[in-house]
Amino acid sequence: MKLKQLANVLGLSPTTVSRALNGYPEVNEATRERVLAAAKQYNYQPNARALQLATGKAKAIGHVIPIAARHEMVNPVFADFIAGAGEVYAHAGYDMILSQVAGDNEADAYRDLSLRRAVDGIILHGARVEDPRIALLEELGLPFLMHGRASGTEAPYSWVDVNNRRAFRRACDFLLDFGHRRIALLNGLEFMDFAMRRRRGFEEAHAERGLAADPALITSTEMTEGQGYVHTARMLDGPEPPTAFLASSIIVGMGIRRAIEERGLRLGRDVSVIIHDDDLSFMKNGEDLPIFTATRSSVREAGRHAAEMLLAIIGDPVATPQTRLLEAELIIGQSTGPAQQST
Amino acid sequence: MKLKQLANVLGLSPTTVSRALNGYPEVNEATRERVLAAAKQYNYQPNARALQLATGKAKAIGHVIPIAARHEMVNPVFADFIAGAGEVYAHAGYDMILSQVAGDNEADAYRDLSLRRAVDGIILHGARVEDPRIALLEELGLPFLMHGRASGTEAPYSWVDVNNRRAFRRACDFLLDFGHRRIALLNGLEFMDFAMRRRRGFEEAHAERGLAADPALITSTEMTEGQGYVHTARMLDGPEPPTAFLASSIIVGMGIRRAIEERGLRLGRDVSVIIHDDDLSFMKNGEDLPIFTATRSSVREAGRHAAEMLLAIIGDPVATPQTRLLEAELIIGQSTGPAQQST
DNA sequence: ACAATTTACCAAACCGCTTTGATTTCATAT
DNA sequence: ATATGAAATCAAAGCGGTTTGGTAAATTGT
Repeated sequence: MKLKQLANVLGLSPTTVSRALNGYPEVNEATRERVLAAAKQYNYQPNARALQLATGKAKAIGHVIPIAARHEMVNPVFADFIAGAGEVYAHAGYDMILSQVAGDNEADAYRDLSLRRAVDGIILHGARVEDPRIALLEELGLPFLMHGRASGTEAPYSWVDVNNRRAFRRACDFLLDFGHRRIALLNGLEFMDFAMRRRRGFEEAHAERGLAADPALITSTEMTEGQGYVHTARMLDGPEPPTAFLASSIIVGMGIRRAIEERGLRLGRDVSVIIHDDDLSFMKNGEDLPIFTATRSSVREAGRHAAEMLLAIIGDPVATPQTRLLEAELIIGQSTGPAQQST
Repeated sequence: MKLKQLANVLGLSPTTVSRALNGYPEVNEATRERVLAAAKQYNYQPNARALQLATGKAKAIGHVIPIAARHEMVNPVFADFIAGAGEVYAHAGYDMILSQVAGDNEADAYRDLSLRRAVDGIILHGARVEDPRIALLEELGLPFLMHGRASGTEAPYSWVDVNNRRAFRRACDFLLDFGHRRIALLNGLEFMDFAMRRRRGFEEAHAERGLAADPALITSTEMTEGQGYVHTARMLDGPEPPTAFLASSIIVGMGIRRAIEERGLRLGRDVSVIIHDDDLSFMKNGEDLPIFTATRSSVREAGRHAAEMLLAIIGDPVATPQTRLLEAELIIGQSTGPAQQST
C-alpha cells in the first residue's frame, strides 16, 4: 500500500494524507482520524527510501567496525556496545547500518558512507592514540562520535569514554595496598588509546609511591584467553614471578586463571588478579558473587550514551562537541588478597 | 557532486552519464572514458537513496537480533556470524542493517522492515523449534534465510545449519568409548532448535549402546560461564557425580573448568570435558594446542555461506529454497581421557 | 450583506537517480 | 540521390514520498 493508493481509497489528495499522518495542523481533526484509521487498517508504512529522498535524512547511523587485520578478530566488546546503541536507535526510529572493513581501506568506508549519503552520522569504534579518522570525518562534514578518545587530537570532538587511567590507577593502588610489589600488567595493544591510558594509570600508581613498574611484567597484546594464559605461564615460571596481575579484560582473566590453576596455585591466595570488566552480557563476572576483583563499567551503557549523544548532535549540528567520561566502579571479588611474603 | 552537476560539467545529459557509468552499451567508448575520468576526479558517488528509489532495490540485508528477554543477553556467536556475512556483503555492495528487538514484538520488526522496503532480504537468527517467523516472512514475501533450522516447519525454506545432532552424537560416542558412563550434558535452552538437536544426538549415542542418559545430568540453560560453573559444581558435589561433561559452548566450558579446578580435580584426568566450539575469533579454543576436546564448526564461515546464499536467492527469486548442512569436526584436545574407575 | 480572514484541501514541483521513447547524425544499401 | 538502419545522444516520465504555493468554502467583522 502506497501513499497514493491510500489517498485514492480515502478520496483525498496525497498531500492531505501526508499531512494528516505527519501531524501537521492544517488538517481537519475528523479527517485526520479517518486517515489514521485507514493507514492502520491497510497496514500502511511509508517507503523508507522515498521518505529519505524527500526529506534528505537517512534516518540511519553507521557503525564501522575495523576488523583487526592480524587475527581477523572481532572485538567482543562490540556486540554489547551495539546492543546498547541499538535500543536507542529503535526508540528514535533510526536504522543501524553496519560496515565492516579490513584495516587499510577503512578511510574509504567512511568516505563511501558519506558520499552516498547512506547515514546521518557515524559512531567510531576502536579509538587509536593518533586517530586520523577524526580529521577525515571533520573534513567530510559528517556528524560523528567516538567510542574512546584519541590522545593525539587537540581539536574538540565528541566522545564517550571510560576513565581508564583512573580505573587502572585505582586497581593498581588496591594491589599495592595489599603489599604486592611485583605486579604484572597484561594490557591490550598500546596503539589503542584505552590501553595506553591504562598503562599510564598503572605507572602513576607506582610512581606515586616511588616505585617503578618492571617492564618485563608488562605485555601489550590482543586481549584473548590464549594471550592471558601464555604470558601468565611464562611469568609465573620465570625467576621472579609477579604476585599479582592486572588484566585488560575478563577474557584475558580467564587465561590467567587457567595458568594459575594449572600450576596448582590458588587464585586470590597465591596470586591476585584484577581485571577490567566491561560487564558483557554473555560473559558476566559471576552471576551473584564476582569471580574477579574488577574495575567495572558497562559497555552497553556506553553504547546507549553514545547513541543518545550522536542523535542529539544530528538534531542540532551547530552545537559544540559533546563528551562524556564514565567512571569505572571497583568491585571486590575473590581473586585478590594480601601478597604472600616472598623469601 | 550529483549526477546532474556532473552531466553539466561534461556537457552531456544525465541520461548519457548514467548509462556511461553503469556500463550500458549504447554509449561511445570515448565518451565513457571521459565520464569515468570526471566521476573519479569529482569523487562522484550516486546518492544511495535516490538510486534505491529508482531501482526499487534496497541493496541492503536485514539482520534482526532477538535479545533474550530474561537476561538481555546478546548471543556472542552473533558477532562472528555477522563478521562472516559482512565480508560477503561488502564485496557485493550491500549494506547490512541491524535491528534489535526485545522478544515479544519481534514480528513487528520484520513486518516493519518489509513494509518500509528497507531491505531486500533478511537473515533470521536464533532458530527455535517451532518458529513462527518462517510463516511470517513467507507471507510477507520477503526473501530470507535462517541460521539454523526450525524442526516444526515442514514447508521448504532456506537455511544454513551445523549438523548438531551428529556432532553431539559423535562427541558422546567418544566419551562412551573412553568408558564414561555418567556423562552430563550442559545444553542451551531447549526451545532453541540447535539445543534440541544436540540433546537428541546425545541420547541417540546412549540408546545405541542400550544405555540411558540420566535426566539429572542434563541441564537446559543460557550458555554462560556462570551456568557452566554452577551446574558443574552442583553435580560434582552430588552423590553420583558425572565423570564427563558435554557443553554447548566454550564459554560454558570455561565455567566447567572453574568448578573442576576449584575442587582440586584435574581436567582431562579426573573429569573429561567436550565442548562445542564455534571457533569464535575472540575466544579461540587455544591458539595452537586446543584447550578442550571439541566439535568445531566456524560460525563465521556459516555467516559467509548464509550471506552468499541469500544474495543468490535475491538474485533469482523463483529458485527453490537453498539449504546447507555443515559438518562439525572433532578436535582432540587435552580435556578428555579414559574414565576413572569409580568404586 | 459584503469584504477579509481563516480553514481545509489540492495540484504541481521537487528530492537524485534510472529508464522509456524519441531524435539527431552518419554510414550503408539500392 | 534517397531510403534504411545503426550509433550516439537527449527530453521527459517515473520511483514514492514531502513541501510550496495556491484555491474554494466556511467563518468572522462591520
